Amino acid sequence: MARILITSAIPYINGIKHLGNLVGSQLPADLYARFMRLRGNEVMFICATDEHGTPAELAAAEAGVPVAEYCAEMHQVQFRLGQGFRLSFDHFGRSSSERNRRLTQHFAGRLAEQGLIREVVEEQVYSRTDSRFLPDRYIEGTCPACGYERARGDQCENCTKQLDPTDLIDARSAISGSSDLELRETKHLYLVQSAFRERLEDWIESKADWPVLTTSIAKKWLRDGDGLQDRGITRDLDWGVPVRKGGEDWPGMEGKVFYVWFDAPIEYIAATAEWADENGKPEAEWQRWWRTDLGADDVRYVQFMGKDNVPFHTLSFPTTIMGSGEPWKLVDYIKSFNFLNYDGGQFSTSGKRGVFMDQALQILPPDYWRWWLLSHAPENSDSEFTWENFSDCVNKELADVLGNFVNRVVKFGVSKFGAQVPQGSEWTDAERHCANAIAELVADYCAFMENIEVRKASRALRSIWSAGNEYLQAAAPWSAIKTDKERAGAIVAFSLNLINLYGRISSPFIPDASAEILKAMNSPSRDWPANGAEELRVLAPGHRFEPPDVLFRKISKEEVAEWKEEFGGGTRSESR
RNA sequence: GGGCCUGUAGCUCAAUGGUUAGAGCAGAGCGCUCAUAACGCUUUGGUUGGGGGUUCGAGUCCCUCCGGGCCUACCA
Repeated sequence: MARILITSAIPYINGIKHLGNLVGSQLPADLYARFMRLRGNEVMFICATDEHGTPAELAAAEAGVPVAEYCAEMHQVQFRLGQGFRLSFDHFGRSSSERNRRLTQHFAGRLAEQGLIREVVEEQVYSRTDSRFLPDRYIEGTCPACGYERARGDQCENCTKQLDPTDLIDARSAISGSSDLELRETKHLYLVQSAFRERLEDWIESKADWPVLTTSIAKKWLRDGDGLQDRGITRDLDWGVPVRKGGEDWPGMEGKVFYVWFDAPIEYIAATAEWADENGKPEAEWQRWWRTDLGADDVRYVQFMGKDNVPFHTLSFPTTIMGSGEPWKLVDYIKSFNFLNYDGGQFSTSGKRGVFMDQALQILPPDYWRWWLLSHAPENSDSEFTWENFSDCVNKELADVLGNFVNRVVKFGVSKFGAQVPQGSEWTDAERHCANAIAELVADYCAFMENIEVRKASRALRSIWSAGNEYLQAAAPWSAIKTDKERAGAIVAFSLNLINLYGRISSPFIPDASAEILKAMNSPSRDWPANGAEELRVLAPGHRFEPPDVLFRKISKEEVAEWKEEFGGGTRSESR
């Protein structure tokens, strides 16, 4: 039994996430966590909300509530939606927790002791009207290059030219519109990542089995221009982890907080500590996942994230870990994803374009979404959601191939033999052939899941479901029943066992349907079927079951048309 | 501008440089009647974005052009 630590990139607090966000980290992480548990491994699956930063403050202001209150509410909303999608986190924490506050300050203190923090005095734009420093992209003005009037302080969206806020003509605050801006001096802490350039590069180079997407982004940052740059890890904000050097004040940094990207990954660790606190467990229980000197040396740590998160997880966070000089667990494998697009454009939070987690659950149960999203996970390139494709796949694969198989077997069996596994004659070549085919496919499925090849795993699983229909069609119990009731009984018994097997192996993708199947079958085991062909005899003659309802309903053409209209959104403007 | 990814059947996607480029869906034909008009079998679809090169052999490697996407360090 292995020990697997799994973290999903933590979703930002600022609103409900869309399906693209979901499939980029939380959902595949859940798939992997469920599979690893099913295989009998000890799993710690951690996620949280990422609560600090300017957008959180602005969203709270817009909602007219204090930011702490806003975050507490949104955390609950995201927590419930996660439950709605059956995300099986061991703990869903908050980056604003006391645990994270202390741990973030601890890491900063350690890094300072190791000489890996330097102080930099720089000039930043301050808005007197808003009484706050403005991040570059919260400053708007006219682009000096192309004349576009709504260029941002970091880049002009129209001509893509990179800008400095001072380049803008008629610069103004994107928050209030005020042009009462000035440059003010402010001091910030920088993480000296440059000192780790070589060590990081050797580390990345050693990860030949990582997705190209992960390593290519990391290498780009390591080698681009003058190489890896130091990164500012503090901000002039109210909402965040106050800058402290471990337990002590940090002279000159009063009133400042750590940058969200410094404290967010630390929350992976802190959330595990929150898990221990919440469950009344001692420190050692979470430390054995994270401290290689306290038991974590045999842990395999796997991270899931969208490609936009890769630089922070391959460079900044490892620098924090390595630079602390303490034996914290470093990630072993980083699975990264491209983006999911929506019907020819991008999902857009601001443009209300696409399907969001709450809306998705309002129209269909979670298994439908999980199946489609995971079987179309953007592993090699951006992928695209269309309602036609979604309904075709759900109808064909879930309702027809799996759901209808269960239904046809159960209906036939119950009408001829009652709600129990019939007594039948011995297996014939048909059963042996099917059992062999299934065994091979299950091995494929297992290998794909081990390697986190999500789409390929979904195809293998689909093939396993399909094998049941092939068998049933060839065995034709509806013919056998006319001449040889024992033979028909054997076919039904074998088919019921197939259903039971499906229930046991499908739960990582479709946990609800799996649970329904196992409940209906009165399944004696929910474990991974490890005993080969014998697993297709575990429901013995006389074993009683309760015919399940139809597992998956079909999506109608009318619904597709309606939803397409409803979720189309007005524009194709971008935004995450 | 620079870098990375990507382009394969109508659609979604596979193919350690190695037989005749394969699956699923959609389409066509046949079969079946237990089932949610479901299932099974057979089958039509390809100048692998264009052009050039390396090689005994290229979807795969190199060059070039075209299209799509992402990143580019103060959104997270």
